[in-house]
Amino acid sequence: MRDGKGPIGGSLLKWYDAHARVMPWRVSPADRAGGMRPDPYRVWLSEVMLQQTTVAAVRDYFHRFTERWPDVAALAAAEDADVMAQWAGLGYYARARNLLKCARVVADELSGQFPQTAPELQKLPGIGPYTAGAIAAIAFDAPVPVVDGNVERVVSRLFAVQTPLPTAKPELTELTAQITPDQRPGDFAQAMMDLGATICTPRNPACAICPLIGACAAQAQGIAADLPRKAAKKPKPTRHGFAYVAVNAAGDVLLERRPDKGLLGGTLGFPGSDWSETPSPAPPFEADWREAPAEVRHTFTHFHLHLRVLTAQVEGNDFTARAQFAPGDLPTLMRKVWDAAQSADLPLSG
DNA sequence: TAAACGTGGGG
DNA sequence: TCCCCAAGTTT
Repeated sequence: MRDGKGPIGGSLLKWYDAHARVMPWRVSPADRAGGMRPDPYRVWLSEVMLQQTTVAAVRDYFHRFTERWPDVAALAAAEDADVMAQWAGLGYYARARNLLKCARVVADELSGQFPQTAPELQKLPGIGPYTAGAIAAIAFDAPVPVVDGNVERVVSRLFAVQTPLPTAKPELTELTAQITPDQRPGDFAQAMMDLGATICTPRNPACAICPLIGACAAQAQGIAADLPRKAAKKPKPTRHGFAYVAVNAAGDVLLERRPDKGLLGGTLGFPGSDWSETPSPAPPFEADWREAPAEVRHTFTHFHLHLRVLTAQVEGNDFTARAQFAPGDLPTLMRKVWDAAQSADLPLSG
């Protein structure tokens, strides 16, 4: 079962050889067979970017990062602010902070070489069980289970696992280990994820064209679309707050960097109030603040946010120069705040 | 262990 | 409009 010729591994790899999705960080099955090895740096970078993030969203970010920082030494030498600016808009900003920490450990303490085993990889910042397994399997041919959301879904269907997530996670990891072949474990992992992304989808799985239909217990029982079972979700509360966009006569902007901990940690943005049910206005200074006509609405993982945007033109000389300021360097919430300030009929000369 | 942590696209 | 969810990790 672990020789790559088991009913599941063999069928899946055959399917993958014909249908593997093309991605900038991936070496095709044919090139891989020809001896080409994926660059561990690119595998690591892509896997971190792909955490809870779609392939479509990652593509451009991956290109920009690898163009600017082609290897781990280059990234390790980057300024924090430059990395945060390049990451802006991709979300989960702890990933960017840990990415830089990890690059510096690898560059400064590991001679620029990534560890080759999952347990060693998992000691690095921002690398958990999934990413450690993915790097070990894809970059270093380690036959370890690689379990992401796709694989949880595929395996729960293959074996008709009724235990709800996340309780089922250990069980699914064990089942994945049982079907992971010693040959081409990296391709197997990527094949499982491709299958989950394109055929064994959350809704309306395309069982009729699935290469594993003959091995799928859930399909046999007619319950594929009902798996995996999941624990009920909590409702999202709505919080409110104020944001302040101050601009001087030259168009320079008042920005502040948030502390590394917590929501949007380490990112650049506009000063504001607390976010709560009844926030207190918190202008950074006295001014003729005028409110933008439309509220900014934004939804985070665990709450909705409504922000009232206030703008003022003031005499500020410690602001960020307008030429230095690009809205694209801000997280999406703050881009929305900037846009709301622009759309208002307000004294903004930027 | 459960909660915190972003964003954009699809149904 | 709203909910789901996407190659999870950290605390």
